[in-house]
Amino acid sequence: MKKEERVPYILENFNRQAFQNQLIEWFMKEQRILPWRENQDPYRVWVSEIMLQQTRVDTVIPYFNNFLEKFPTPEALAEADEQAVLKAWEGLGYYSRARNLQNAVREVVEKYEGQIPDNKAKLSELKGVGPYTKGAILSIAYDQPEPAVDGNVMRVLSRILLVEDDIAKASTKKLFEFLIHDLISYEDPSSFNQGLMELGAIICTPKSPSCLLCPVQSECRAFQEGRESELPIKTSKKKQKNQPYMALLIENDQGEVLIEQRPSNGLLASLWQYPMVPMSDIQKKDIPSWFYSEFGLEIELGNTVDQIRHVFSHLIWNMEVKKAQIQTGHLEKSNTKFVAKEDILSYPFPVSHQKVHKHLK
DNA sequence: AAATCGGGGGT
DNA sequence: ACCCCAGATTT
Repeated sequence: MKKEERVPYILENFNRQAFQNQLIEWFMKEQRILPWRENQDPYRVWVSEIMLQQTRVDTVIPYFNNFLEKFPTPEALAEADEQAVLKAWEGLGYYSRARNLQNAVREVVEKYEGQIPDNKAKLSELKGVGPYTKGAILSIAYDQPEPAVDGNVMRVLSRILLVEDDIAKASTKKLFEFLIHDLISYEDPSSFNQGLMELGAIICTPKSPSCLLCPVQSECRAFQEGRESELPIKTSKKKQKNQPYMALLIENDQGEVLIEQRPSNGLLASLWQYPMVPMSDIQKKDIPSWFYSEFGLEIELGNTVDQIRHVFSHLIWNMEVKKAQIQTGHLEKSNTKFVAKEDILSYPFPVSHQKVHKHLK
């Protein structure tokens, strides 16, 4: 059966009016005070939704405040230097979000005079704006009854409606979008969508949900059957792969330190780091010759000063941090440079390499 | 449909 | 350890 054909069966005997009223009334009363809730400025809503992707509210708050201070308008962000934007994003993760956001804002400034679009078609053309963010902007900034399905919403609705589909599958999100089209309040779609997410964040948590405090307890099928802990159904992901690296602290005779910029695509795109030797490909004794062929500098390895283990979503870096001394040669790699120690902090570094800063002394 | 893309907080 | 988080894009 197609997803949309299941909607009337799932919503059979469900009191959507009571559900809407209880959810919205609760949200109006109990919602957290958050910086992006000060007003409905579409730019602020947009920035907050990008930052909140796969990221907790408490983590985002200081980044959001700083970002809006540095780039208060679409025009300001459009004109900004990309490295400055990445610096403001430093530590937040998923750095392609920052680049996509700036590219999209530039498009909005050029094509729409800085006015963020209020329709699905134009929003979907913007880099980094997917189904969730599009629905969030339309409902929260423009009061349109569009679904905004994130992890909270799938967890909350899977319990309330007793939906046992695997929420790890892409097709399941579409089912929830169809369901919300029939569930959403046309009087206050913004509070309805935000209420679902707020409920998931505060009450209907992944583990040990606070069902006794839940404003929609009387409408929750999982609670009625005592099965809230069994939902949502989600298949587990496989574990990360280990990648060994050597990170090198190399200082020249002027006291400057060698750093390199990562490629503009892929992992940690366009961020800076201390030179990294992939130890899965290079034998330890071959490091100097490998380094000379890559950087044009002859080095001699010194002491190991740290061992850093950094966990990503899908891989693990095991970094041995070693000092090295320059013998001869001159730097001939375009994405690398020597930087004075006091200027290091003006470059965006991933957290894994921020841990190396302290060995500069 | 599955893999890629960060980092931190909760249990 | 493992899971999850106001997901989107690429393969």
